[in-house]
Amino acid sequence: MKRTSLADIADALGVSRTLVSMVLNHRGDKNGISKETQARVWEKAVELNYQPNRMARGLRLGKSNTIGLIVADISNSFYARIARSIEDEASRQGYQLLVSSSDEKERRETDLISRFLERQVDGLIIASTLKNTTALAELADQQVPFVLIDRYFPGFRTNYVVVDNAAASAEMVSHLIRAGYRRIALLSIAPGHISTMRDRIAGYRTALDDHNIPYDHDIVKEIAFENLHDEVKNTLGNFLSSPQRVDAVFALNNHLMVACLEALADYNLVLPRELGLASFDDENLFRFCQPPLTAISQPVMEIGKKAFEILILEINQNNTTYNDHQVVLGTRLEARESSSGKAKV
Amino acid sequence: MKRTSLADIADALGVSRTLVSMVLNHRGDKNGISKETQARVWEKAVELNYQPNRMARGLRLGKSNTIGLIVADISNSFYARIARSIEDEASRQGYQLLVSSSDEKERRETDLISRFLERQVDGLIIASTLKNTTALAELADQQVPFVLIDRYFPGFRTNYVVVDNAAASAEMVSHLIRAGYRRIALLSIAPGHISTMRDRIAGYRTALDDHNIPYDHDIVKEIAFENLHDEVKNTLGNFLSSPQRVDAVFALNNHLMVACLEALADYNLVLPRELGLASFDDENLFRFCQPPLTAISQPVMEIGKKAFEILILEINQNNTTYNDHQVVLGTRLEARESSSGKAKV
DNA sequence: TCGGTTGGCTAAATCGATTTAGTTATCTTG
DNA sequence: CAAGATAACTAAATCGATTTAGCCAACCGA
Repeated sequence: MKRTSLADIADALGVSRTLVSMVLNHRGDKNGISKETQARVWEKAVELNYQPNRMARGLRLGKSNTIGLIVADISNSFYARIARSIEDEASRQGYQLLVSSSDEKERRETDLISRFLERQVDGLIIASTLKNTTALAELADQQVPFVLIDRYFPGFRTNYVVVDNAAASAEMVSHLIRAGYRRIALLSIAPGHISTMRDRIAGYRTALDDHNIPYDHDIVKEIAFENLHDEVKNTLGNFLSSPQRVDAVFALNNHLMVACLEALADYNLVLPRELGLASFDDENLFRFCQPPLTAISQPVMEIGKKAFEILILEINQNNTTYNDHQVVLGTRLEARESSSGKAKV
Repeated sequence: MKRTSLADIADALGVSRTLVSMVLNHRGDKNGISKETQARVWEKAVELNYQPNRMARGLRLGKSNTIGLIVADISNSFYARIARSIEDEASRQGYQLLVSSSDEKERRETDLISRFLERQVDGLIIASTLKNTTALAELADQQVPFVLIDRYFPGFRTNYVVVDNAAASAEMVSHLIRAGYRRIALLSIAPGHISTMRDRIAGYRTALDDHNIPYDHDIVKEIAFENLHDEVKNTLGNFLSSPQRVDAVFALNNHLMVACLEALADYNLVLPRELGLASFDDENLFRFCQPPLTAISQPVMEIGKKAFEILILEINQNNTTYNDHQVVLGTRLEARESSSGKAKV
């Protein structure tokens, strides 16, 4: 059953498609269509259950009212929450969200960008896993509005909304050191060029330096996204069995933290006395874990909201001057028992 | 900077758009285009960085290669994981996913359906919050393929992929009863007509009956989605302060469980001895909570995968005979300490 | 040498909405 | 009453890809 088109309404009423289009776009008055005719059009539109075809509209207008979101993994609650906040803003303004996961694969991300462009998205929000910025530079060349979130490229001028990862990480590591931990292992996500990870590692080094603790490369490990659980398990095993046992682990994202908990289930360690634990990215349930888990809480909703705001600005001003919007948000350290120190519990 | 179109390639080569279209769709041989010309077309397409305009293509073909997903809240990890599994399948087949949250509001859901239809989605996957099936019947009338997930409508023949909520719930409640709990409170999500909630409540009653425990309506509460946390807090407060104190709480979804944990933080109860806890929907972190939380684990990935499989079947067979695919998946009871009974811990 | 086939290619219509550049009839005004 | 203004409306082009119907030249067999 073919859906009703403008032409159907026009034919039924014996008027032109032009007229129908004008009326339904609320430009009847402006174009001097009589009130009576306007009423007839509306009536018929309802009667025939007219639903405009947005592909046709989009084709003509060169606008899809769609934006694309690319994240590492939409099932990660960090990204899911961001997606939600973007959706809320977008929906308010008549935009819809195409969502995709890159799985931290560069190839997949560039593919997704292409697919989105073919679909004529009006803009992109990307938590990019790319190493170099060629694909993004192309976007800028093609005048496609986009905003990076979570991760950015220090040398490359784009819009972005990120948090101060280095500061947050340094704060956390200082916190751990003050609690008495000295050998603090770091687990990060591969690929290692992702700015968040680099900045968090940098913050870690800053904090160590501040406290005159030597940096030991052996306890800073990059975990592949693909089989995170096994790798964390092995890595943690090594950390704990080595003669110079680590006394704290700082997991650089929520998934790594969960993997740590899983791995630790095999050991009989008394937390936080025998091992301190901390995570980047807070989760609701961290508070209720045994022990409650210390984490850095990111302003997730604000990231999404802000990113969309910037994007819509770019979209609406047609001759884009990029590079204007670079937002760095703060974080909050949620100190809980898992990092409360090596003394008595 | 206008993007390259078919016509640009055709003009540059002095051939027709028809030819270019045929070649780029790999139908050059079939249409007897010389190998040489084909090569020239491909070359030029690469040179001009041609990206097909899918709105134009979609308009002509009446197909968008897009599917719409409507869930209650994409930031809920249950739905986020489903979304991910749908995305994986969809992406493999060249489809992209439009994602939206209904917030359990009927009005919002019907609006979203309309918006999706205007965008010419090829199909819909819906975790519906609707009370009556008129909107869905309209979809069927309009021959729009769709699959319900999580929730379905008993009297209404549609495709769906759900779990056996009644059985799972009964199993859980029996488990609680066997552990020694007698006054088991139930927290469900409003609106109360959602099939999952009804079925879970039904399963609860079945289990009570089986064990000759009277049903007490006062300890079965429906919580509004909007201010879940406050309502759970108040409700739990009443449950715990009443003379006939409840001795276990079964939260009918993951968010309710988290809200329970938050509310319980104010009390000094020894779990699971003084209060048993259980949840529908398992979360990774439930295992690591204090105490580890008993939950029903749903085959989330399978739900999404199966739903998309069915949808794509419907999409590909053009004269749809609906009602063929109704899948009920099993669940797994993850018994953990939070429900281990009133005896010693 | 004619009718038919094949190979290689194209003009124009189409999808549905928007927009440009009008048209026609009526009315106003000097 | 002619010139211009106004009100109410429309034909056709357009966005970009696909598809239908068909063109033209070369070649083949009888």
